[in-house]
Amino acid sequence: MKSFFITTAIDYTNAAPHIGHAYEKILADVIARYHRLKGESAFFLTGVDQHGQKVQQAAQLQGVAPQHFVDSITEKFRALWKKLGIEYTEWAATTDPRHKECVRRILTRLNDEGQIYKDKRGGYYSVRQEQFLTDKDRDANGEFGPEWGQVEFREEENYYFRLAEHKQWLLELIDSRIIEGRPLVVPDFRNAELRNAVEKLEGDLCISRPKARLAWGIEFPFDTEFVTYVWFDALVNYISFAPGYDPAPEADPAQFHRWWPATHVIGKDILIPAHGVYWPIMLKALGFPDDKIPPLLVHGWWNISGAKMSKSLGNIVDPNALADEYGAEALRYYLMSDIATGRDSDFSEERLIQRYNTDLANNLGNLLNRTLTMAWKYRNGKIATSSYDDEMTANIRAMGEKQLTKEAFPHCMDQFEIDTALALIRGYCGLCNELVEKSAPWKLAKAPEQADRLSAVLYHLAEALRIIATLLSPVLPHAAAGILAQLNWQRPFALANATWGGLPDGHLLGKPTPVFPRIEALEKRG
RNA sequence: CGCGGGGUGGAGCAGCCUGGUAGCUCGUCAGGCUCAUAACCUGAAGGUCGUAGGUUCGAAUCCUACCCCCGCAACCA
Repeated sequence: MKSFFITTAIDYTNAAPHIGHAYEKILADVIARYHRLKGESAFFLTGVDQHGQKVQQAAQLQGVAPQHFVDSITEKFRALWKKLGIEYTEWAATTDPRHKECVRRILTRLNDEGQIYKDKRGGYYSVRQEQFLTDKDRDANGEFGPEWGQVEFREEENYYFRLAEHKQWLLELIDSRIIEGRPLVVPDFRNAELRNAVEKLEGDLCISRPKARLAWGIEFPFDTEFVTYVWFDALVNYISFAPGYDPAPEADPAQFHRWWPATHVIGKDILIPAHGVYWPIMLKALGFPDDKIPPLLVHGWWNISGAKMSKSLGNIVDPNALADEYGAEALRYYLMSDIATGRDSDFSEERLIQRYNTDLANNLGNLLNRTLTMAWKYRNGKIATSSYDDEMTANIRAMGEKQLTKEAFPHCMDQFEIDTALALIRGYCGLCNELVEKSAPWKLAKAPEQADRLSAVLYHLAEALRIIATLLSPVLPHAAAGILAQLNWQRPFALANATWGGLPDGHLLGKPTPVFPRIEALEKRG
C-alpha cells in the first residue's frame, strides 16, 4: 500500500488557538483524508511546541509550573481539533520524553561529528526584556529606547550549528527541484522568495540558551548549563514522532523511509528562515539524501477586512465559537472553499453563511432531497437501471466516470488546490439540478411511455450524489456519511468504491432528511 | 533601487507559469418550474483585466518603466 506522510506546524502554547491555527489543521486533515480516499495509508502528524521563553514567562506570571501552564493550553488545542474533526495519527508535544530523547541523540551525534561548536559572542542586552537586541531595535537616532530599560553590552557563550557551509548546497537543491518538477516549495512564487533569502545567508545558527536565561527547554546532553533553543527542538518533531526514525548514523532507515519525506504544511511566516533554510540544512547534516528533503506546502493568511489578524487590533477570530454557532463542517467547508491555497483571503462570517447556504444547502442538500423525494413519490424509493440515454445523462455519467473520479478532481487535490476541486463538485451539482429541471420527472411520472427515461434520470442523480458524497468526504466527513446513508450505500469512503454503476438495479434508497439545514438570516454580529 | 504578493464588471475572487471568444460565487433585473431545504432552471444588464510603452498576426496572460495597496525583514497559521 502506498504511504503518505503529512505534518502541520506545531502550535506555540502561549495562547488559545485562533482561526489560522484551525485553517492549517483542516487543510492538512483534508489532504490526509483525500490520500486515504485514494486507498493510501496516510500518517498525519500535528502537535504543540511547548518550550521557550514566552511560556516560561507566562507561567511565571501566573505563578504556575511551565508544564502545568502548557498542559492547560495544549488541552484547548486538542479539544478544538476534536471538535473540528481533525483526525491526526500522532500527537507531537515537545515535552514528550520520546521527543526529548530524540533531540538529545541528534545533538550528541552532530556534536560528535563536529557540526556543532561552542563560541562566545557579544551584543547589547536588555535586562528588562531578558533578550539581546539587534540594530533593528534601535530608534531613529540609533539609540535603544527607554522601552528596553537598562541596556548593557554582554558576552555570552552558546552552541552554534554549522549552517553557512551548506548554503551552496541548498541553493542548488532549490533549483534542481524546480527543474525536476517537484519544487521544494509550493506555491511556485515562494521559491524565489526562499532563494533570495538563502543567497543572503551568512553565519552559523545559535542553537542554545544558557539556563540562567532560559530554563524551560531540553537540556544539552553534553553540557547541562544549556538548553536547546527553538530550532533543535520544535523542528525536530517532524522526525522524532515519525514512524521508525532513529538518529543513530548506523540505523536502518527502511521503515522510516517508507513514510519519509513528509509534506510539511506551514504558514508563510515560518518558511523563512525556519522551514526553508534551517530545517533542510539540519536534515542534510543528519545525512538525509537530497530526494528526502521534504516539500513545503506554504499557505496564506486569513485577514480581517484586508488587515492582518492580531491581538493588538483585537480582531482575533475564534474558531471554537464559529464551530459552535455554525457547525464544524460549515467552518471546514468555508475555510477550504473560499481561499486559493497559498494565497491570502479575507475572513467573513457573512461569506461563511453564504457559501454554506448556496453550495451546501441550496445546491447539494436540496438536490439530494428532491432526488430522494421523487424516487419515493414515483418509484417507492427504488431506482432502476435503464436503457434510456440522452446527452444530459451521458454527460453526467461521463463526468462521474472520468473528470471527477479520475481526472480533474484528483488532479486538483494532488496539487492541493482544494478550492478548485470543490468548485468542480459545485459545477457537477449544477449539472444535476439542470437535469432535473430539463427532464422534469414530475411530468415523466405522468406518462407511462416515459418510464425508461424517468428511471434513467433518477438513477443518474443517485449515482452522481454517491460520487459527490465520496469526493466531498475529505472536507465534510460527517455530511458525506449522511448523504451515503440516505442513499442507503453501506461501503466505506473510497475512490475505488465510487465507480459509476455501483448502485444495483432495484436498489432501495433511504428517506430524505435535510443534511444541510439552511442557516437562516441572522442579525449582523459585530 | 532590501524581499515578496496584489491591483480583473457593484462586492469577494479565479484565470497569468504553458499568449488566441474574460470565468466563478454573491448582488441587481426579467422570465420559467413546482419534485425540493422560499430551494431549482433560463435569460439580461454590468469589465478598454492599475497606468504608459514594447514584443506578437494576436496580450489579463510575455518584456520594460511607473503609480497605488499589503505583507515580510523579531518564535504571531
